[in-house]
Amino acid sequence: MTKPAAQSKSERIASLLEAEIRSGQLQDGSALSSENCLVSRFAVSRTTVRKSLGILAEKGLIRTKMGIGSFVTYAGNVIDSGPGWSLALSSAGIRMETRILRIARLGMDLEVPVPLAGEMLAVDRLRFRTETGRGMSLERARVPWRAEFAALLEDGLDGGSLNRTLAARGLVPASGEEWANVLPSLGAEDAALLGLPEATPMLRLRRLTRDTAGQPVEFVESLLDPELFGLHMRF
Amino acid sequence: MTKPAAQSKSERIASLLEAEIRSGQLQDGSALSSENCLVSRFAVSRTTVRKSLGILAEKGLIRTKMGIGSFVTYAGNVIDSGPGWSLALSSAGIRMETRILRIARLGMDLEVPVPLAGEMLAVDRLRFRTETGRGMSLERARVPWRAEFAALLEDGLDGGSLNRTLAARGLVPASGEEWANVLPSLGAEDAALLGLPEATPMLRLRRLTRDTAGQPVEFVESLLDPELFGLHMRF
DNA sequence: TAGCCAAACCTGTATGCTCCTGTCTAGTCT
DNA sequence: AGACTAGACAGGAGCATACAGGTTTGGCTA
Repeated sequence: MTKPAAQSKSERIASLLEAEIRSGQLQDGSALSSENCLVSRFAVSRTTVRKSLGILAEKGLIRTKMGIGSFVTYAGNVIDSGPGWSLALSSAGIRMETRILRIARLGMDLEVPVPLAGEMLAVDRLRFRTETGRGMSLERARVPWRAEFAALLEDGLDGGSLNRTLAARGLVPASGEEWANVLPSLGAEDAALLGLPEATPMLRLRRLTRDTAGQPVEFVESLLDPELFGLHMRF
Repeated sequence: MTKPAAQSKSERIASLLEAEIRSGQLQDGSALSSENCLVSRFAVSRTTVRKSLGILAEKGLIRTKMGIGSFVTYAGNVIDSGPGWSLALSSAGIRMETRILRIARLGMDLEVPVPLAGEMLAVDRLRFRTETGRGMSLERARVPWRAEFAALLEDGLDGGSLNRTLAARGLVPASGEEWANVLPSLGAEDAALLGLPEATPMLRLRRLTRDTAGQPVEFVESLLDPELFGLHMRF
């Protein structure tokens, strides 16, 4: 996790800011100082500061909005923080790992609240606690199939990240929809995968993102252990 | 050095107003406050308020008439909402009634994700289906006690609406936070109130609103039948 | 009492300013 | 050549202010 000394100034500043974020000094949703403030604080040029912020943004730690500023989107126990809600762990300090269950090409197999069919690139992921090995969440992502995806079936995702893989192919979400509800009872197969009792109620989160043309980019269904996850939003 | 802001002000105000519309606090056809009133309520410039109203107008939630004002043009089957999250009934056309269980003065009795204590005005409400009498949701609202609330304990709420009661006393929300999670099992008392099996998993929604000074205005905990309710948001 | 008008609201529109991010260019240092 | 600096310029967000035009209302007048 923590790196040895970074060589370049921009990397050093990035890891310094990252430390502040991860330590909780800068909480989720709070604003970073403006680029000009950081310029004077670190006594470097704005170019360097921007490079640092770029590094943090790519890691998903911050999000920057034109004309407003940069904002923390990670607070130690916040797993995923998009526009609107953020998915938060109920208790902090949980270490976890992610396992990719499969990358495959198949027809649409999930129930979606809006019309979405055809061939899909399917990526199923399991998130589990490092200590106990107990499953925390099950995520099934579906992306409308493209010929260029063929290589992924063997080579895997770019850097293990589906988002980066999609972004590298020009698939960037511009808008989207999201549904959250309670799945009263976990099915047998999923229960086995997660290592949870079969009848456990789960928090189900479904998100459909679209590109600027309104075409579907990605559909993700997440089944989340309700004891560990909650949704949070500020307004 | 600079002011913290989670997202752009205009978007934040728009989602707050959207929440009030979708929750039914502002019913179809009713007028919004004038732009100048909103300016002072949210402590922003009129430009920002107008941008927010523009967002709502584009969504078709309001329509504004020159020289008169803005009016709600939305009458959905959505019965409660968060900002962005709209809490939608799974099936439309359900007729329901609301019963006020109690209006009382008591110490803080609910678990809140943020510090909030002291004497409270408590309003507990039950929403149930007209046909079957089966409970749909249980809402517990808590407002920091004020001397002027004393009369409410006997006279009830202004027009049966807590929000109207609060607004009449200058308590208007300017920002807030919301949490959603799964309550794995309904307690015995609440189950009896709702007429549901004791072990039913419920969708729990908690919202804390604050005024412009950041002081808590209202905390509401809603327990919702997961078969009837889900969260939905667009971004 | 009927009619009219002005004041007081309201929305629509425009301008100038500040501070922010996005982008580009040219030069310096190692 | 790569990392960094120092500018300049655009465009977005927001604030403050002013002014034009629509709507309502109440008071004044005939």
